[in-house]
Parts: sequence; structure tokens; C-alpha cells
Amino acid sequence: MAESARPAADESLLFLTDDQIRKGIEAMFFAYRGFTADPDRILAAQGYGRAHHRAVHFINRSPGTTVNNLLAILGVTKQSLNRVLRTLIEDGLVRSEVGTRDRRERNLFLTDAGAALERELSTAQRARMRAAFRQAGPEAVAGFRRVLEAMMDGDMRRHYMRFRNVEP
Amino acid sequence: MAESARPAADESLLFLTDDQIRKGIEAMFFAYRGFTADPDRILAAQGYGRAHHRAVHFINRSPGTTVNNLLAILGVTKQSLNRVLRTLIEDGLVRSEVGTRDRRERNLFLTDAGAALERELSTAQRARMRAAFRQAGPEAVAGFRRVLEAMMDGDMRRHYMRFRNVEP
DNA sequence: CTTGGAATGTCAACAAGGCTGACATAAATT
DNA sequence: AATTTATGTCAGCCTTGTTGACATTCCAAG
Repeated sequence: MAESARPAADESLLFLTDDQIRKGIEAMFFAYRGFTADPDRILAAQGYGRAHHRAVHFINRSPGTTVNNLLAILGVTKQSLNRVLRTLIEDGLVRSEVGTRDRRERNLFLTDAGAALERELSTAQRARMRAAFRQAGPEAVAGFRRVLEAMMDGDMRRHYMRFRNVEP
Repeated sequence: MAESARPAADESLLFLTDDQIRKGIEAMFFAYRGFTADPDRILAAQGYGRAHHRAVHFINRSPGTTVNNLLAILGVTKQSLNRVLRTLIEDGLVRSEVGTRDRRERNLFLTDAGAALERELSTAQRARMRAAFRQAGPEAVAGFRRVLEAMMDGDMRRHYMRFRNVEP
């Protein structure tokens, strides 16, 4: 805010022009395609889809999670999740145990085979993310995270934040 | 590789640890939900889906674009796109004109009604993006864009970059 | 001019993965 | 004992993706 105020209006807020925002929207669209491309290929080769990936990811992330928990995180209906979960259990990738605390609940775990698939998917996805992070640099990564966190719905931000607080 | 490699490994590369990368992956997942949430509500109320949004968005972005062009950008089959396009044309949101240069081609335009829907969708989506941008600040936005661009597939980056070079 | 091939559209069939509604069961809670 | 909760399951519907086959239109090369 020294001698000239114009640069402040023209430059400091340039990132909020409609055109910049539209660029951001399209960046999000195209980047998400890249984000899912590698796992999609692996999944398709095994007869699975993104829904399976999501389930496997979050079961791995908090082993022993319940069906209800997963429903809240994934934001789908139980019927939809159940269909996916059933195939994963039948195929021996997920193990469903009757809850100890509350025997109505089912605690979900990855089997060794499930963990192997998770690792394969995750490795591919992380490789791309790591390459993008490395290319963009640490400050860009911090900014990336800040913008994404601000873009989440409140509920989702809650899940994103307190994810590790799930009983083992 | 000066006297101490530890600081470089511990701090400067912290953003490349598996845990940081996983955080980035989940941020991307949860943020994309927020990204599409508002348009999804508007679309559902009118009996449309995301596919319609995408078509409307990119026709608005480059009026007169051809079906083939759209196919390349959206990455779906012509049959899939055609179904969406047909309903949009029937509903009077999109106008399809026989190409002048090459009369096999169809040039696609939004009608006034189509432009109105586009505006409604875009306004909602931009509002959220703008709020996120404002909250995160200009440097974060620059980082956000850099990471997303690095995450795109080559093809998609091409579309993202030279988008305005479409004949009018 | 004829023919080959490209661009587009259309029909049919199918699958994944969302959704709703209805209902069953077991277990916890009141 | 009655109710609520967590889960599973059946049936049916929608959107949006896929393949394959085939027609039409029209440019361009022979």
C-alpha cells in the first residue's frame, strides 16, 4: 500500500475475477480426471469400479470402521454401499466382523488380498500426486490444500479433519 | 548436499511423505464433492445430471464447437454425449447448426434458455469457488492451480491450455 | 464421376452405481 | 414388552457410461 493503490486492486484481487474463477473450475474438472485415471484402469482390469476403490480406501484408512460410518463418509445410501461391500466380501477382499461393543454393528477390515489391492491403487494414485507435488513445490502444495479445504462442505471437512479418531 | 542433509529431508521434502500425499488425495476427494454439490442440486431439480452440466459448460465456453470437439474434451463416447445433447436440443437449451465450412459437422450453441441455465449453474459454482479462493488467498490460489495443472493428463492439459482457440 | 473414408446420428443392448421404498432380523434401549 | 437402531436384502427406477451395427451425408482422392 505504498505510492500506488491501483496495483492492489488490479493485481491483488485478480485471482477473484470471474475469468480466474472459471479457470479454477476447469482446472478442477480436468485434474480430477487425471486424479482418477490410474486407479480406474487398475479397477477396470479387475471388474471393479470407483465405488469399490472408495470403500477399500476408507476401510484401509480406519480399519474396523462400521457400515454407518462409511455411509456418512461416502455419502451414499446403504443399499448402494451394501452392493459394493457384498462383492468385496464375497471376493475375499473385505472381512466383516460382528461388533464387540454393539453386536448390531459390523466392523470392516481389509483382508490380505484387500490390502494388496488397496496398495496397488494407492501406489498408482500417490505416484501421480507425488509427481504433481514435486513439480509444483511445497508452497504450491500448501496452497492447494488450503483451497481444497475451503471448498469442502462442512460435513466433509469434519470427516477430512478428524479422520484418525476412529476406534481401532 | 552441503553439511547437513537432514533439514532438507525433514522439512523441505515433508510435503512428499506418503502421509502428506494421502492427505492430498483425500482433500481432492472431499473437495470435489463440494465442487459439484451446488450444481448437482440445481440440475436434479430440473431433471438433469452432471453430464448435462458439462455439455452446457463447454458449449458456453466455446460457442459453435463441434460434436467431435466436445467428445475429445469430455472423454466420453459419441453415443453417450448424443443422448445428453438430444435432450438438451429437444428441451430448447442447445441449438445445433449444420456446419458452414464442413456441412457434416454440427456447430453447437446455447439458446437463451440454455445460457440462462448455464448462468445459474455457473453462478452457484463460482460463488463457492470464489469463497474458497478468498478464504485461501492469492498465493494459495496460485499453488492450487499449479498442482492441478501438474496433475492433469497430457491430453487434458492441452484442452485446458488452448481452450480459446476454437473458431467462432 | 465414382468411390472410399470421415463425421455424425441412431438403434439396441448392457453394466455400474446412484436412488427410493418396503421389509426382515437382531440387538440395544427404554 | 415395546421401540429404536444397525444392518441386510429384494425389487425397481434413473443417469450415464460402454459396444456393436448400421444409415446418412459429404469431402476428397483417384
